[in-house]
Amino acid sequence: MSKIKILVVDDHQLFREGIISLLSKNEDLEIVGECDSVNGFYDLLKETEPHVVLMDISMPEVNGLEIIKEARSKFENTKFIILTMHAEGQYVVKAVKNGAFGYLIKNSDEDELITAIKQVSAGKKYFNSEISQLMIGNMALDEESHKKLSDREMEVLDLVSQGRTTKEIADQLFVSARTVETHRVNMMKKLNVQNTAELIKKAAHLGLI
Amino acid sequence: MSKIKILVVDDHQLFREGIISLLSKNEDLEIVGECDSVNGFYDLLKETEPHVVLMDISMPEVNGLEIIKEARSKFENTKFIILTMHAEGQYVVKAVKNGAFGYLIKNSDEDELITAIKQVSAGKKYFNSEISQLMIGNMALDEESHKKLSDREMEVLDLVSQGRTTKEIADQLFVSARTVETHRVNMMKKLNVQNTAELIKKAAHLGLI
DNA sequence: TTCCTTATCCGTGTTAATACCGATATAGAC
DNA sequence: GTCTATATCGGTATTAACACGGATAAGGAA
Repeated sequence: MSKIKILVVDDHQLFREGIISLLSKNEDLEIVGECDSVNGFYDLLKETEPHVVLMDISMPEVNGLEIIKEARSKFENTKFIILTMHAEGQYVVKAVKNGAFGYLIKNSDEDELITAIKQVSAGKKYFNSEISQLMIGNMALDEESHKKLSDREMEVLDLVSQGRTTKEIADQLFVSARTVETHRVNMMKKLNVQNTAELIKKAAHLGLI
Repeated sequence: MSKIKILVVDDHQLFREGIISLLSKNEDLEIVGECDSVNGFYDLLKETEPHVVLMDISMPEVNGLEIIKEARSKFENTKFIILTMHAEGQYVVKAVKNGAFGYLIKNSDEDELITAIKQVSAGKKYFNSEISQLMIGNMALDEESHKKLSDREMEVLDLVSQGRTTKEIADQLFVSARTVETHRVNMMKKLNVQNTAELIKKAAHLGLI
């Protein structure tokens, strides 16, 4: 059996180098590339055709979960494993929905990482019981929980979170204050909160701002 | 010259293992221990007497910066290097104040890490220009920047962030609505923000809620 | 003791946010 | 064609937030 080709995507160089150093010791694995963000990622994918991509979630400008959603349909022979410090159910749920084959916390050990890589490259999914539980805990909430905010709403949300008043935001966006109010009210409905304070808190916790 | 003895403290096992794998390739360095939090850290320190400790900042329950403050007076032959993903001036400032000899972002490369370790073990400080700039940018702000919130203020903050109105909070805490207002206003001053929306955002980002 | 800081508390106005009610136009899905 | 989601806009009334103005008690520092 030929080596499993791996591509590492993480914005922290030391983490990349560490992982590469770790995995290089294993004869069944081969690191074919690394990448610190979405820049050059698709070229690398096309060029190296890895079996497995280890992908961080939070990177500057981009979200690893979104990249997977985008990439997996175009590269059907490549499997994606999320490798992140975020142990939050919502991320696991989204990873599964977006087609990730595995989800590992950076607080895992070498053996588990290698096990995950081998299983995933063989076409099996790898979500250990801790991760599965996180996901289950969030599936119920997922139904009632927040719908997506529109682009315009995100724009307003961002300005609100910067402490701008409705009128300031209205002037900046060239709309009436009433429209800004409506956006804020609609966001509160979507996120199922009572007022702006709670809206900001929830948005912050969801990583929206 | 004997090897530089290194202790790695980070809550993410994969990161620890990666770093250890990286550094083990260098003949001048020797990993004498690793640790995922403050548990067992002092025993390890006493036992291994490392020349250099690589320390993460954000770990469960504890803050690496506080650990340094505590440990460096008791172990004068050990130097501490902060190794974190947080590229924020306030952390750098606190690291310096607490006696760290170096500050590296996880988004550094292997060469820089080894350079830093060697310099620090030789008694020199290592803060590259990027980190120094971050620190300088925050030295001025540091004075006025957020002071600690009192217990009562935290209590109010928490309720505000849950979407409670001033009156509800007042009733719950058995004080007048005006007092709750004052607490909120004082928090806004302390965190240097304009209104409640921004207060909640900043508090969320500071991990207060 | 005096000084200073901090946490706690309160009153009066003004301004902003929010709750109700409503509407039109557009685009995409079914 | 119908349904749904989105973005835009409006009135009126109530409530909350915010900007001023204060005070008192406790603790440490000079």
